[in-house]
Amino acid sequence: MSQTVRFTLPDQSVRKLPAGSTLMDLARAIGPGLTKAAVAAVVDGEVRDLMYAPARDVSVRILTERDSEALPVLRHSGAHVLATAVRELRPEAAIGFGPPIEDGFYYDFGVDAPFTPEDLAAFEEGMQRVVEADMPFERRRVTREEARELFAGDPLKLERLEELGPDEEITVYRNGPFLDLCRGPHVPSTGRLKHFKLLHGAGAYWRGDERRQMLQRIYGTAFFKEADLAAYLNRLEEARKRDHRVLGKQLDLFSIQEMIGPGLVFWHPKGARLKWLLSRAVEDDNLRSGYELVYTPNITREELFRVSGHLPLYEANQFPAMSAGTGEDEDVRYRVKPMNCPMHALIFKAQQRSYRDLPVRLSEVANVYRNEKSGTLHGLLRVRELCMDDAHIFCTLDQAEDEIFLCLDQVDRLVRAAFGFELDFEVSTRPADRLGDDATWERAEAILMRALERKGIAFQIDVGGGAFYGPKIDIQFRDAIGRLWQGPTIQLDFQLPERFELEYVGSDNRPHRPVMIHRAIYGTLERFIGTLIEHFAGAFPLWLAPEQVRVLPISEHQAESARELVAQLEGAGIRARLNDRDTLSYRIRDAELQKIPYMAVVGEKEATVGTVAVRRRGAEKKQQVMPREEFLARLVEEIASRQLD
RNA sequence: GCUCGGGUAGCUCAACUGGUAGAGCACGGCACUUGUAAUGCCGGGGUUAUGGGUUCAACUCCCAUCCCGAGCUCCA
Repeated sequence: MSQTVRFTLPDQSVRKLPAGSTLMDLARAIGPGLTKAAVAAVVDGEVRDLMYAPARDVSVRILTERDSEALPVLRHSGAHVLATAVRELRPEAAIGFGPPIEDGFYYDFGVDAPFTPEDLAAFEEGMQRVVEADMPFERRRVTREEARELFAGDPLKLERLEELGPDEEITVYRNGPFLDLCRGPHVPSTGRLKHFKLLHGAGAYWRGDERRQMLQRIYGTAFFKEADLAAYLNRLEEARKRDHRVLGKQLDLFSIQEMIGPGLVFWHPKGARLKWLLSRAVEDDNLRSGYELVYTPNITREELFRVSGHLPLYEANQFPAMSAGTGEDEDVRYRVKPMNCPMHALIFKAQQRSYRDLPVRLSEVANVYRNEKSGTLHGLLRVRELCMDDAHIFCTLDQAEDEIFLCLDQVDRLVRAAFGFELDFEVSTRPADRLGDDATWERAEAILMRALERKGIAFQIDVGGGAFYGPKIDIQFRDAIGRLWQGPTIQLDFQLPERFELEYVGSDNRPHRPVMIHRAIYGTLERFIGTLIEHFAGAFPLWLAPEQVRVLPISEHQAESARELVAQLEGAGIRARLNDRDTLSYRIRDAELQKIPYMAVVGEKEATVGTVAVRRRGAEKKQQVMPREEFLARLVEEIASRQLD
């Protein structure tokens, strides 16, 4: 065994230290500044804590606060600090998992009663004490037997322990009184946790399994810098202000009413205008892109879903069947449709198709109904009556790549360019349980990836995340304040053409089976509008604004002139309204609160010479007086260009 | 669906350990005729989510149901 270990640093320089040296020793050898700043280290590609002593030569990159890999380490330690504080105040609490997550960390506890906000405040103070005590994190490798003894009082940990494979290294971490079964890594000591906050508590199933016991989860977050924590809390506050449920009420866009039931949306005039404009935008684009429009029934004999295979597989998400009543066979049951694909398949099947007809592209902006679990419903983001901008493309496998390429184009036009969303792409490949042979899957997955590559789009791969009937592209978009939302999907489907026995006649005069592409650009209008409300914080771009111009006469003397302006605007297809009540200040405040893009003020001066004082949303007192014709021309141009603010 | 917390006027919220509901905004009327984010006065509006129970008395306590919220699970 060698007497030294060689550490290769990022600049390729090599440090030799005695065998058994830890990464902290390495940091010390490099310099006191780094010793202080070091949080953890990447050793041969793996994040390790500084107590780690490599047994052989390694390459090392020491992580400081500035490295993105360091934050999860800090947060993971934050979870342990939380558990330390909880155990101090509630020694009987069982401990579950406590990992870092995207914006912070959580820890799950098994206790008799849920935590109150006062409990959380007490835990936060307790954490402060643990931080001040600056307890070192000690890592220790143990045998399975030892671990069983150490966690004899922690049934949840024992369960986890038994799942570890025979070859897996079992490690425990101790800080002060708190011991946890944990893989690590951790920061050197609890004192590193300076800027943290507990956010809220909630129930969570043990192992995420709804049949298991409910634990009490506490969410918190931690940052290296005070300013980062403040910025994060600020962002949460900003997100709250943008809540589409609150804005939906304030801007009178939609309502969900108890008498009608949860998850069912009333579109008030202004919200309906949004929905109509978006439907039209996608329908216009579809027609220009070689799609046909179709309309299909909202209810159907449930036989359709037996053929499609949705029954009984999808039954939990469907509304129960109903019978048509008198005069019809009681056994013939009807269902509202939870998706359009089988309907479109039947239109394809309604006539003989030639290879010359392909691809057949059928689109429909249609309501579908899904019996979502009540607890999952959420404003416009999760509803039971959904309006999908759905389309199905029937084509040969050879044509699929081009078709998907065109779908990506549409997404680019209608989502990225139109609203300024950044898009993230992911390809989900064959799952374990699947239909069709490997060669076809191979080809299908390659088709999706090639289409993305051809468009120059970078993407992630979700191995095994595809549907049983085919692989798919999932698109997420990032909104104005950096949140990710599930957006469009493009799916290849071998299954439905099979089940409906879809065929076209090939050039060889023989029947062939087409493939189907499912795609939705906005996904559902409900969810998309919900995200738009939050993305724009209710201040929609001019082309989409339900009310584009509010016309404000200064006094009654200009009412006539103002009415003429409204008529002039409406004549040019602009959505304008007059408000001649109360004081001007009051009306300006109202228009500002309603986030109307333009205010057109008509006073005595403007009325006499036929001009208008134009005030842009958010521009405060900066107004521009211009001839009415010019105002109109500007509006028309801005709408046509669909520019964003 | 599960855990916990809620439900008071159109909206946002008050009402001590049970004593019989109040404000602002909004709405209606009147006055004011307004030059860039709230003019003043007056008025109408509630079987306190629904149904049961305890009590002399229930917004308040108990039970059930419905709905909402934070999460979990699931998902467009």
